[in-house]
Parts: sequence; structure tokens; C-alpha cells
Amino acid sequence: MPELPEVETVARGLRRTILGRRIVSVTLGKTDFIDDPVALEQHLPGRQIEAVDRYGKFMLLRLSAAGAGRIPANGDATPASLLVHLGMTGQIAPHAAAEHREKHTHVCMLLDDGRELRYTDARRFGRIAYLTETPLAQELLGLGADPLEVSREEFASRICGRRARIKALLLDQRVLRGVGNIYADESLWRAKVHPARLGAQLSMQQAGTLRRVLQEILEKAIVMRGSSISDFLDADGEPGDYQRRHRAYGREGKACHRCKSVIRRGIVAGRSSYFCPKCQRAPRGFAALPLPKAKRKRDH
DNA sequence: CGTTGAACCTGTTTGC
DNA sequence: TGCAAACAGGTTCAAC
Repeated sequence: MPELPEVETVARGLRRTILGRRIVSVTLGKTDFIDDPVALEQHLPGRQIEAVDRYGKFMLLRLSAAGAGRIPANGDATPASLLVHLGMTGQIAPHAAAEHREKHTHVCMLLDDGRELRYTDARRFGRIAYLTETPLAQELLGLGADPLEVSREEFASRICGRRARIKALLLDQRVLRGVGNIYADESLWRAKVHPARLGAQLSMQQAGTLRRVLQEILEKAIVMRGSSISDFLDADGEPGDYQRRHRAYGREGKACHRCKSVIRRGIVAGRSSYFCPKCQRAPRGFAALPLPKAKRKRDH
């Protein structure tokens, strides 16, 4: 599910619903996506969720120092965070304790109001880690600029000097934090830049446009609560609406909204990439995939 | 500094 | 209809 707008949507939902709650106990299922499962069982109970932050595609549940009146037996006297990455299929939301536990629910945190904060992830590409301040800072240090905040100058400097393909740069979390396959393709379509162009091939003008449309798209997508392609639901179980605005992503074989050419697909940076062959001129030698035989299905 | 392909998993869609 | 292959919004790592 989750790129910046979807993660922001989930974070806002959690802010509304679980802020200030204290974690009573933790139950784990499969743990191969958790850095240190024992640390969760050991350090979460008794702590209060004081804030929910988003950093790129990561969510940070900020935890109080260990509960009032407790003896900090194990380093819990210091604040810490639960780092959550949703991977491809992760979902996190509060549920009534009596509610049936969805298949693939691997972390269950009982809250002090009787509800359970549950993390569900069929593919387990997500990640959960309990981190104190120093390791957390270390973790976040590797991430690039916030695409919503980055200045025109910094954006250009991170893109224009590079010989990697622009699509690879947009997806690289060390360059920009939070952009994934959907919003990369959408912003490139809007900026009329082919995904296989090299960063260094972009003019300052194009880089400026790309930054601007990326910000507009991400902001609009947040307002619309993200894109629900197959199963993304926010913390209230509501799907997002931004998929109806997609102009490139997932539209192979359909008409470009600007020029009516047929949207094509190719592999760039190892990912399916959708583009208009006319609006987004390909670099020499780039081969789009042949169009699959006409499929049914409505425009989306 | 780059790219590609495979790997990590499970579920759903597509193709013959 | 049915089964196998392809594909999925993410990240990482080895090999070149």
C-alpha cells in the first residue's frame, strides 16, 4: 500500500485514535520482520504513546519514559520509539478486542482502554523495531530530503548531478524520503519527463517543474487519503481516493489525458513504469514493453 | 558511480 | 474451468 501519502493518512488516523493510550501488553505472531521481538515484549508494556510522527515511509510511535510510579528496571527511564514500516502490505490500526483477528496479524498491542492496536502484514515486507534515541537517529540519518519540504535548489542538486535514471533517483530513499512507484510515475508524467532519462539530462527548468508537480501530487493525494490500488485502507477501514486521479500509473493501453496517445509500460529501475510515449520522450534505445492484448476493465 | 536480477513472503490476476 | 506463471504499492544485497 504505502508511499508517503498513504503512510501520512495512517499516521493521522493513529493520531486521532490512539494518542495518549498506554500499552498494557504485547502479543506476537511471526516475528521475522521485527528487528528484536523480545525488545517489544520487554519494553512496550507500561509505556504511553505520546506522538505519532511520519518520516518518509516510516511511522514513529513516540513512547513515554516508563510509566509513572514504576521502577525503571531496564533502561525504560528514557524515551524511545516504535519504528513501523508498512512494506507492501502492512496495516496498523486499533480494533475492538472482541473483533476477529485478521489472518496475518503479527503484532497485537493491548491498550489501556481495552482496544488492541494490531499490525497485519501478509507478505511481511514491513519492518518493526523498538529503538531508543541514538539508534533511531542513526536509522533516520540515512534518509534523504523530505519531498514536501525540499527547496528547489536542494532538489536540483540531488538530481541534476547524477547519471542514474530519474526514476531510480525518485525511488531512492537516500535521495528523497517517501516517494514510491506510483507517485514517481505520476510526477514524471505531469512534468513530461521520461522515467529512463538520466538525472543529469534534466534541465534546471525540468527539475524545478518536477519538484513542483511532485509536491502538488503528494499534497493532493494526502487530502484524498492516498491511493487504494488493491487493499489499502486507512485506520478507519476507508479506502483512499487518489487512484481515480492517476494519469500514468496502471493505465497501460489507455489514452493519455493530455494527448490521447496510448500509455505504455516499460521496466525502469527494476519496476513497472508507466508513461506517455509522446509527452515523455524516451532516451535513445529505450524499449517499451509490447502492449498486452486488449483487456476489459474500465478506465481508472 | 551505476544497473540488473534475485531474494524476502503471500495473495490475486492473467494467460494458455 | 483449471492450473501455472506473472505480478504486486518496498527494500536489500550480490554480481557485474
